[in-house]
Amino acid sequence: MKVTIKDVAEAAGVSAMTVSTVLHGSGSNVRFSEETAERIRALAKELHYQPNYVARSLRLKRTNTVGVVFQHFDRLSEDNPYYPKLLNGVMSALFPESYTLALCPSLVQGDNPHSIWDGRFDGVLWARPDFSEASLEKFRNSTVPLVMMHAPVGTADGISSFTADNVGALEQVIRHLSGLGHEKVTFAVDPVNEHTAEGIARVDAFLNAASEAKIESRVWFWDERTRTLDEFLSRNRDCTAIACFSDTIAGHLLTGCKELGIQIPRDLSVIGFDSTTFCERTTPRLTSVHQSVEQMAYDATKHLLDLIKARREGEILSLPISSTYACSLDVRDSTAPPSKKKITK
Amino acid sequence: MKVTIKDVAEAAGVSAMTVSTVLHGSGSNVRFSEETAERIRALAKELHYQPNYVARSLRLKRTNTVGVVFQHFDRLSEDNPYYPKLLNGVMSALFPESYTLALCPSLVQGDNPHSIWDGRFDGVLWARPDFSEASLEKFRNSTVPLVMMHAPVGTADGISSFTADNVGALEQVIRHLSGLGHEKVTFAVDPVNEHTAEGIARVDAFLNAASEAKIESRVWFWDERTRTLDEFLSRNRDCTAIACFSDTIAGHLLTGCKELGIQIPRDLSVIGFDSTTFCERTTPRLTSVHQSVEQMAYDATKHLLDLIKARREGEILSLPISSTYACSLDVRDSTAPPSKKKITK
DNA sequence: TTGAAAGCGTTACCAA
DNA sequence: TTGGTAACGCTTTCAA
Repeated sequence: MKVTIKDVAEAAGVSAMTVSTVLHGSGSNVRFSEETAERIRALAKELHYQPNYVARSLRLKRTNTVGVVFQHFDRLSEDNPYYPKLLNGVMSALFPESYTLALCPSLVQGDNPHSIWDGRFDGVLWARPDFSEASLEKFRNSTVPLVMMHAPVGTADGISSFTADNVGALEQVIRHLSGLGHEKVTFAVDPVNEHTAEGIARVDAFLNAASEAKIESRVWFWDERTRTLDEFLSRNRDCTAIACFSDTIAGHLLTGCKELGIQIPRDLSVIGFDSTTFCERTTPRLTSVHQSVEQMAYDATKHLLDLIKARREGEILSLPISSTYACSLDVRDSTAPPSKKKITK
Repeated sequence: MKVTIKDVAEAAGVSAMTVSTVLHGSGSNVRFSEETAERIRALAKELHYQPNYVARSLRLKRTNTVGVVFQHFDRLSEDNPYYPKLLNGVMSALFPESYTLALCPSLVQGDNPHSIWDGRFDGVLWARPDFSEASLEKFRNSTVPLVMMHAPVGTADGISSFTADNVGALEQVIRHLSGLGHEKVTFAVDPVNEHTAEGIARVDAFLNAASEAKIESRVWFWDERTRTLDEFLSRNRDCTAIACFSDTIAGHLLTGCKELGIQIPRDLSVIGFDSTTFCERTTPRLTSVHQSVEQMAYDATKHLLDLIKARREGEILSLPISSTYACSLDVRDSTAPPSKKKITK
């Protein structure tokens, strides 16, 4: 950040260009005598020459940096391994390729996705499910490669996306509950995901699966702040099982039930979504849908890198891929046959 | 990334410089007629002009980006809220100031800290405790502002650091154990932290505090891979309590003991370090030392921003500060009087 | 109130 | 085998 290529050139008695090609020259067919090359390398080391990353980025039109956008990025949940998993997936794709990962506020605050393609990222991984059709339109016209996560098939045409198989997942949930004998079941979704594409997809999938299985179902728009658990339960005494959009919601439910003296799974079955180590430590252990967040994040990032490379070589990959990841249901201790059944029998 | 300031200038029939000052001009005492200004602004919006971040960074010699270096950054623990907490602290300091957070592999791989000051970061937060005197020397001569975490007083002179009060913390641990009647206690440290400044500080603090309290103490170099728990215990039957460098280690201990049929806290008392939500969910709930990771990270980042501002204004803050954060012991269910005592009584 | 030109540190192209 | 020169997109200084 102090000694430039020029200084090295002067010290070596050659031109700046000579130094540049000696130190970084790769594609160049130009060669120098080993003698000058060695002299320059020695001098560079001696003077502690450090290439200016920003100048290179400007010149090369590439920053070797990928921007990642989370949902609700202002605060990472401390309980939920979702974020560490996501980041682990991204990092393990990025770091071996010497890419830097950037978390940027202005990508999140406000709706100005312009800053995404202001040249500072070679590509962007959009892991917020709260996209709108308007923002998608901007993305599609974006000059910077973009890959999405949590965009169910049909919600982000023209953009590559990596998403869990929500339909399959919730079919398994219903099958499990139905198999246990539940006849009135509920899907709980939080105020944010209630409006996201993935939230809507899961709600629909749940309702459809229930209807196919001929069991009664409804949706509960859960809100942590307005703690309506007891109210909900008193209005829905016949509901014997609740499946949740996330482990986090399910966790809150467990806590709430404990406070109300409701025993799980005896009085109520609860199912989460994500099935992380979190589920192993709740009391009771939480039955939950497993989705491979880390794998999804890794694949999405790898694909992003492919897009970046393709763009660089002139060919614009015109075929966006839309990958759907199979989920599995990890049955633990928070689900059981409904108590009335037991008693009636 | 496509339409430049030049395009806007041409379209407006003015010079590039006019566009620049109208759109970003702040310090400039130059003013333009409201008419041209308005025309330019309108045109910029119409053409979807997006200032090139990299070009600005080069010119202004500032990137508005801070690099963060973790320990073992290749993989975030999914269990331990330490990383989310750290990141939350950093982000809440950075984002309101419109700074971007970057996680960069080359800062971690290899020992080439050069890349840290290659101009791409305005400042660096070094949260890896595994610094060496050699690396410190490089840091001190660094042209880029740097702040450290986990550098106990005396280990990183000349560099601002933010660290837990390990001495006070382990005094409390010893006081607690001693008060319960323990007479032979152990401190467990993992292979990594065994060599870090903070690891050494905690070991020393533990041994000193024990010696002051006149109880016997030793150190156990715990290694997850060589699962020596039973071996350790069989060789140290008289040890009735183990304090750990981290909650993670303590967690592994709980698991190991369960496998061996050792009941906690009846047969053995266990204490962790960090006291995150993790401790609430173990069985039994884990007694642990609380340190304000998020607060430390927030303060460290804030301080880093101060350093950056100062440097920018020419004054180099020559007084590094070394902040030590008080810890508290959160007593939960994994500590109890030693069983022999109970029986003997 | 405005423009021209220099420069930030690189790399790429063309000549020698 | 080497060097000059232009350009990346922006800001700042100086001059008009």
